Amino acid sequence: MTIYDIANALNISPSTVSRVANNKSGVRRETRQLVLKYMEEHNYVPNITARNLVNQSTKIIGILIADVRLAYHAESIYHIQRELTSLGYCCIIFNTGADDAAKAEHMQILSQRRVEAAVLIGSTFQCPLVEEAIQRHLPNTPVFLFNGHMDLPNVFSIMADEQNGVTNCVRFLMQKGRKHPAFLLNAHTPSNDLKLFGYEIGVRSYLHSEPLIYEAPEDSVQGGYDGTIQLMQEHPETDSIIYSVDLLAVSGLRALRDLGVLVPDQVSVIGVDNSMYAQISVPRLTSLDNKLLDMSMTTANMLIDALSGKQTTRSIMVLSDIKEREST
Amino acid sequence: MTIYDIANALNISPSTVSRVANNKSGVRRETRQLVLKYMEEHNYVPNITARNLVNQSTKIIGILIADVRLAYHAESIYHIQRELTSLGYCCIIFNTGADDAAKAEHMQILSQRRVEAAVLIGSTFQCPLVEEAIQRHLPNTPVFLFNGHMDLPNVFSIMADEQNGVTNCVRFLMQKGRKHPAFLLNAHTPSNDLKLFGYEIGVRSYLHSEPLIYEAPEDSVQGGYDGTIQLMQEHPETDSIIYSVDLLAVSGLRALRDLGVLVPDQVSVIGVDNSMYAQISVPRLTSLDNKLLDMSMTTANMLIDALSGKQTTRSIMVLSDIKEREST
DNA sequence: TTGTAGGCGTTATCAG
DNA sequence: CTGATAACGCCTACAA
Repeated sequence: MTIYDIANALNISPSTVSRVANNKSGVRRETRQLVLKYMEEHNYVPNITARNLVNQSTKIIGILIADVRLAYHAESIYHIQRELTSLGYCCIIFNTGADDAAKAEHMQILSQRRVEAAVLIGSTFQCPLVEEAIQRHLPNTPVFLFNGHMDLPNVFSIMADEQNGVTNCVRFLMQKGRKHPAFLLNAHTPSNDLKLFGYEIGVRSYLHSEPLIYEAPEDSVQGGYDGTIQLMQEHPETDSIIYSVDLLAVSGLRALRDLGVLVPDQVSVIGVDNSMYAQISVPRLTSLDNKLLDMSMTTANMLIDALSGKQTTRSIMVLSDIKEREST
Repeated sequence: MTIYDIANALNISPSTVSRVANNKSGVRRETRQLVLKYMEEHNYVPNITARNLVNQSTKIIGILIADVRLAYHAESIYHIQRELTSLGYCCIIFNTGADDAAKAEHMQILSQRRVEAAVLIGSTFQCPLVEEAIQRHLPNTPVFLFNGHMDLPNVFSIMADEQNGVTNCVRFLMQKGRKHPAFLLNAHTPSNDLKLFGYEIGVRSYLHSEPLIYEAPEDSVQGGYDGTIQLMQEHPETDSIIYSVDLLAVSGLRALRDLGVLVPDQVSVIGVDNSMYAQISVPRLTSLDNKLLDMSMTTANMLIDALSGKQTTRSIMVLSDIKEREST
């Protein structure tokens, strides 16, 4: 069903049908009603592809993430998609996997689909390969980088203040009387490195002692457990642990429990993300809330402003705070 | 950059450029090399929109889910998207929310975008409003319904055998010597109703006793907790509980712990989904594995077969099994 | 092997 | 208010 079919059936011209379809003025009331009725009865919907071709717009936004299955990512997608859909856009979403090269290759797909903007969720997109691919394939498309920064004119940044956030966690622990906080992470993402740095600053400035950093195996569940066991065996003086993400911390809680260490009496535990995991763990987990919802909404708004030609800030940082629960 | 630009620059005709772009025969070796080189240097990518218009295909698949933030949904999306992208398709994904009318409205968006197939994830799409909308807006588009059934010629079903699965859970509990299993759910989705039915059958046929069913408040975390407390107070003889989903079960575990009830010594607990929550709970949760991965892969394959015109089964059921952990 | 012309379904610009 | 007509970028007969 095209505007031509309608035009023929009603003995009018395609242009008139088009005007009605686009709700434009310059059509007699009766004619409009007639067309509208026909459309309604025949479930006519304009072919967006054709419309886009002539309008030079696709109303498509590309979203790239390493893996939606991570709660962190799904949360962001949820808000961004809903906000954009309400404005007539639609989102094509790709799970790129962890590999940098694979991430970079997806830029070409986005370019081919003529997305009007791209959103890259996760700090791991901040890497040379991706930066290069953006310059190459999307030099004029606004790109929104979640939790990362790139020095390109078309790249916007939405950051969580995780570095300061973790520094604040150290202070928070100090105020609780803790003297030996350790930091445990399971991967060196730009985001985790910031947290790590924030931890080091906190330890040095608030406790005037040396940082104690452990790197656990990649797998969050097993890594959090094994890393914690090792940490406590080698450093029994540890009285608090900050984990780079909640899931790791939850596994850490199990390890401490198996070791007979009481949380929070003997050891305080803090995670990052303030995710569902933090709400259901035993004991419930104190977690650094990096304001995912705020970040997502902000991203959606910046994106819309950018698309409508408005000048917007190129870089925004959303402040995090500590959600205290039973583990501290 | 269009094929015309390239044609002009190279003093050849657009059709030749098109042939090269589509890797078709009938172009002299040197000409082809020349064009390829130019494309490479100028990062040319054909405009998919235009190509789609003439090809009458979009290579777009629409995916509808109530809420990606639910682990269950994200898992499915992950596999389906990856599989389809590897075949040159791209996925537009919409979070519809829980409301049936909102779900139905999305059919029009899909129709407008001319998706080549639609995937509806979650049994809640099995409702009259959605069925009607499919008939109206997508009468000729293959629609894949995850965990649900519709009697329409273009709707395919991929089901998890949750009913039998839960019946098997009851038998499993009986074999462990349990005599009073209860069932707790927090929403009446078609999927949950099947589980419920499976539970009733199990209790009647294996234990020859009366079912004990509790409906908890909607919110999974609070609902699982409150529902369990109430259940145990009103029926202290309960020696095992099957929860409609893992998250509910995890909250139930906390409630039992707070009540001083030992799991699994006094009460056995089983969840459904075999999700991450089951792996990290304390104690680790025995869960009915509904084979999400299998279902997703199967969906992707059926979808591809359907698109390529192959005849496929209209309805498939993936068998579930019990993943035993510490809670039973 | 290469080029020309028509069409995919819209929208927009002009005439009428 | 309405109707031709030319784009939009690409593909594909058909012609050369």
